[in-house]
Amino acid sequence: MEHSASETPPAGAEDPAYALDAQIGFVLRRVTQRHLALFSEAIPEVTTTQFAVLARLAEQGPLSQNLLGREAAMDAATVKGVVDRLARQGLVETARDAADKRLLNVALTAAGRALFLARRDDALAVSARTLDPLTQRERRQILALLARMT
Amino acid sequence: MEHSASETPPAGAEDPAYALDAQIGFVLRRVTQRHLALFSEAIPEVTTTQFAVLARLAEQGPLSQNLLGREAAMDAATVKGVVDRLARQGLVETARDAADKRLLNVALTAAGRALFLARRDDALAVSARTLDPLTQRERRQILALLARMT
DNA sequence: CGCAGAGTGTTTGCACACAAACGATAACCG
DNA sequence: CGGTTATCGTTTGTGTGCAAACACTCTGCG
Repeated sequence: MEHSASETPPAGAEDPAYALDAQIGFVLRRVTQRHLALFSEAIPEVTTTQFAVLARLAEQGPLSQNLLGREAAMDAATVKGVVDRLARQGLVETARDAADKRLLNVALTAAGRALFLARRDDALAVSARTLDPLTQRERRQILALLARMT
Repeated sequence: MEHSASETPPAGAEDPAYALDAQIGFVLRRVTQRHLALFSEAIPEVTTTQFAVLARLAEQGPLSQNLLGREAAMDAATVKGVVDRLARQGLVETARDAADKRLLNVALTAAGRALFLARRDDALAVSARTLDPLTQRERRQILALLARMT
């Protein structure tokens, strides 16, 4: 009972046959919006991207800016901006590498490490709240499915 | 058996206990990055957000800029920028509402409608390619799960 | 009627995100 | 050794995204 003329778009409209709300990109954008809102409410000091950089540095120790970008899934121009803003807040510091003068090493400061450790559990709670509408089983499912889509 | 020293982070590093790659926000960002890349490769004329606006206007007919923003999940400032850029390309046109002078009505132009119809199938193909790593069943699953997370 | 409050659009400021072009440095290779 | 190529960081330009402040218009209520 669906074949074609089933939707009857409201006056002046066209085209069914493209369900925006069912497109993966649109849904991803909306879920991301909700997640960013939850994060900035819980952790106002830094953004999600900035926290990702802090996490990578805490996990792996000092990294060159370029490598840090790859580890945190940001291109060179983006990671530069993120590092600049974190440095302005005194959370990371940068220094030219002695051996390879192209490299700019980025490291956590004491304040950066302290903020990360103080906020780590809150960040985990934000992840949990983002997944709140789902059951435990569904949470594992969606993380596994998304991980395969990269 | 987990208590503390289990991960042995590489030299100079700290803190296990926060797996960035398993955080929903980080994974969402990476999946979104891949989707945006696929989209801009397939449809260079407009961005995903711009296409979403075209789709909503095609679906629902002319809308006030503010309502259009709500329908396309963009706040007032964002949708203004998107509409401005689409208008500059001649894909939409705007006009003050006669009855309510607060409203700025936004409508597809002939060129905008033509572009949308010409690219609709390509946009659907991009959605499919984004979901490529998943089986048909998994595609339905992830769309359903994401839809519940808004 | 008249005014308070709500809705709409605009602007500014900040923060990603990517493409492209550039200069400096390092690595490779004949 | 010396030149080509690759890597790294920087800058610029464009396009989302959101918050906050503002002006204008409309609605509702006394």
